[in-house]
Amino acid sequence: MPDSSLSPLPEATGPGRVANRSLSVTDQIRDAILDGTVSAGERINEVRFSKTLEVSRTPVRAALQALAGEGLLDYAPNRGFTVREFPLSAIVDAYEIRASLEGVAARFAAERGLSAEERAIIEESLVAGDKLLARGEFAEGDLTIYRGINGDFHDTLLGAARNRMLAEMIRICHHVPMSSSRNIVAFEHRDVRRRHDDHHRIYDAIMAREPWRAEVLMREHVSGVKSSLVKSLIERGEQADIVHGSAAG
Amino acid sequence: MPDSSLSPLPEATGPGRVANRSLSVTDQIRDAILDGTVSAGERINEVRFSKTLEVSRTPVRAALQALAGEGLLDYAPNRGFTVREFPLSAIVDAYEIRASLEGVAARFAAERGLSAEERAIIEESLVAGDKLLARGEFAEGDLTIYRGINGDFHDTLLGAARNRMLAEMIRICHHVPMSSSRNIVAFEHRDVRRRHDDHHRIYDAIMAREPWRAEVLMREHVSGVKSSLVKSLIERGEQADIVHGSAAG
DNA sequence: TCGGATTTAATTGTATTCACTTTGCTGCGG
DNA sequence: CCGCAGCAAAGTGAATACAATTAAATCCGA
Repeated sequence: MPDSSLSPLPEATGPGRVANRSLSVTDQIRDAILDGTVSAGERINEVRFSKTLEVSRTPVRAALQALAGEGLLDYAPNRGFTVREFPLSAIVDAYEIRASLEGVAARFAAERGLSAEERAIIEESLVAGDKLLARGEFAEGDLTIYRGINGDFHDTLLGAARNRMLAEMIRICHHVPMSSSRNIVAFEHRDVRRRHDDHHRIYDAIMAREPWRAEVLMREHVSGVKSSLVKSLIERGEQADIVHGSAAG
Repeated sequence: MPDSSLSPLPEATGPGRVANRSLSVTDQIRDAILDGTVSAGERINEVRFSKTLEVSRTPVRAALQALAGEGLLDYAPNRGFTVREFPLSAIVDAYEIRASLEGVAARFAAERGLSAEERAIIEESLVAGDKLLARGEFAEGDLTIYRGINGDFHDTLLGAARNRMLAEMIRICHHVPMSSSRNIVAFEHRDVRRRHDDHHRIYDAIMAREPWRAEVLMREHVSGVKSSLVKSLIERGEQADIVHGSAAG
């Protein structure tokens, strides 16, 4: 099967122009993995990809190595790269790890303090969320909007932690297939309301300069997302017995 | 200056034979970074490395990309790779992150349980540590031995967590320059005694299947190493004011 | 017909070459 | 003396060619 939906470069990509082919190819292959165009466990053929993307093997190999560094691919010498499989247990674990890491990030942010810009962005995200949730139910597309609001909140806080390693690790957690924020789609208004309230409390703790409280709250917050996911998966009847530990948190 | 102490391959490396040049080169460059042969902030010249290591640029580039994935190098398009700098604050933060991650690992281990082998290795590490510490003071080389014991304990527990992403992230924390276990060298007998007692308690919590207790204990344990490091750095008069937050933990 | 060794194709690893970008220098003009 | 334009050198990015390894298929021999 000749990888469908994997098109060549759309030429010089807009104003934020593309730096080089390797990076562009990296993004394309990553997307292909995350949206399932190439399936898990599959072995990646370098020449096939280079033909599909209309580049040589060199940038393809660079991209594959980068993606292996991100944990999306496995590498075996002389046998190339394979798409890593993420069983449900690994996905749930990724939430747990992210909860812990974002907790640390919240603590750091509370210790280090926020810039004026950061405060502005977060406060705007809180207001926007309140407004969106005020009606008591979602209209079409509201969840997509909230996803942006949610992203602003978390990204800004992460930036305020002022630690790159932490940011990169959390980013990796986000890139675990299924674990990304797009899954919020499945959630109820009540769940989102509750999580947005979490945001308020976390921000309060940070502004009050209470690092450990901020950490605990953030941790519980992210862990709550995990619980919601597990719950919704169970309700959908998927095999959830793979999940270790106490799913209820 | 033509990179000293960076020698070409010593040919087919023993029984665990080298898979390919890229991996070998990766190890060599990583070592060169960690032991300071190439200094922090320095920009890496691909052709120079390829000449020194007597390989083409191709495996060198592969190695550099891999090391960038590990967070040891920075990459900028069309400007190549530079050795990433780790200010003291980043090193201290790395301990904090590791404390959090290893805490999660301990919790997972307590939830999932240990195999017979794992129990054996850990119990042996505990006994060996007790024996080594019984005399009340260290002989020459004892600290090196204890470093091995310490490694066995942590590595085995990490394996018992049965999560690869977690393992990789903790490994990255260990590879932060200065943050590696080799720095234990500076510590007193009393500190090591205390930390070995931590190991006992952590193992107890895990065997008692008390996940959260295991997590808290492990976290405090690793955090204690950080505190010792910070303390010893302050005593040595190094500029420790870079450190954010409460160093005492 | 099955097992195994050998050969052949496919795929990855490495080297080399060429193209493009960046950077530093040189010289001209102000 | 300073600044800027253009040019030259160095370095990275990508493509192609070649080598080595692995996987598959074929061809025996029992």
